Amino acid sequence: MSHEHNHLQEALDTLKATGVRITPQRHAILEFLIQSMTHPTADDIYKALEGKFPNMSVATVYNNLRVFREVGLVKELTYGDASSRFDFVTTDHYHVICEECGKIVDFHYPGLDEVEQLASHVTGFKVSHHRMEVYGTCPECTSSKEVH
Amino acid sequence: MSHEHNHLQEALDTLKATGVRITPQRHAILEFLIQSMTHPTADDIYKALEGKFPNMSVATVYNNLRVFREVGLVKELTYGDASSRFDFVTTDHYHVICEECGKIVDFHYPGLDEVEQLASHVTGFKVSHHRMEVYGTCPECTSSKEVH
DNA sequence: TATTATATTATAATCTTTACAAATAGTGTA
DNA sequence: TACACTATTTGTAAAGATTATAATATAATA
Ligand SMILES: [Mn+2]
Ligand SMILES: [Mn+2]
Ligand SMILES: [Zn+2]
Ligand SMILES: [Zn+2]
Repeated sequence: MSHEHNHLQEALDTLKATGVRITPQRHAILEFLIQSMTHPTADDIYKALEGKFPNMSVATVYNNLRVFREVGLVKELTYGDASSRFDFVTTDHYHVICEECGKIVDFHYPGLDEVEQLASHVTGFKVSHHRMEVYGTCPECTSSKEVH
Repeated sequence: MSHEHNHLQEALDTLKATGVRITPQRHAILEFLIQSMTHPTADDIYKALEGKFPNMSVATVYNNLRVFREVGLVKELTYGDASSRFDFVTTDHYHVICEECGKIVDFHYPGLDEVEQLASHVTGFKVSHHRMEVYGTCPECTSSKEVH
């Protein structure tokens, strides 16, 4: 039994336990998110599934991504002007983003409890979480810019 | 001579040095940004100045905020779906954001060189910078939720 | 299989931001 | 100060992402 299959089954169980109906569209969106390594946009997902679901509405993709986010199955990654990207939740991790090609790569780091504590101490906020991203140039874009 | 006046004069010098013309609209937008503690949106600025400039176009606000960003006078803070917020650049700092009322508060922290280095090491990226925000509930919102 | 609430679809609307072209106004120079 | 040159402003339209709405279809349960 593959990891992907496990993730999908657990996700479907979560939906069932939360009283969220399992539709073919939801099944397909989840399946696509789990196997995807690219942190796709809603439109990426819509386009990827239009072969299998020629009549699916783009609103269905947005609606279901919101449902998945609300039950904790996916995380929404928001950046300024461009569209949101979606990440199936497995383990906690941060992202490194290429400023040339837009690629988003996972990377793991122990967490930043110290920063949260200091922020709480100096501002009086009750801290719930933080976000952090590292920006730069990916190896592919770096080598394609070198002289040949 | 006040800090605000200093900041404004330096900003105007920067514009002059870069060949950017100083217009009444630009002067007013800068002045507003410097005295503002609230990290306003483009529309906040537009509304705040419509008394003084009844004919100013909202496009002028956006255009000038982009100019200011390009010459390094302001930073654009981008969050998911809502509109960008703008911060007059003084010293480097991070932000704590209240999830109840949306307030954005400055806070200083030494920086996260270690995280950047690890990210670079494990992903092969050439790292240029990072962003980080802490989320939580501000003291005002916390106390207004308590029983009386 | 019948029932019923939930989900999907198609489309319109909303919201932020940008594009465009014509009118206006800063800035350096005479 | 007046001129000329070009950047800037203005008004409006357009773009792009996301949400709202209402009619239709369907998943879940008995
Ligand atoms: Mn990820
Ligand atoms: Mn700030
Ligand atoms: Zn790249
Ligand atoms: Zn608050």
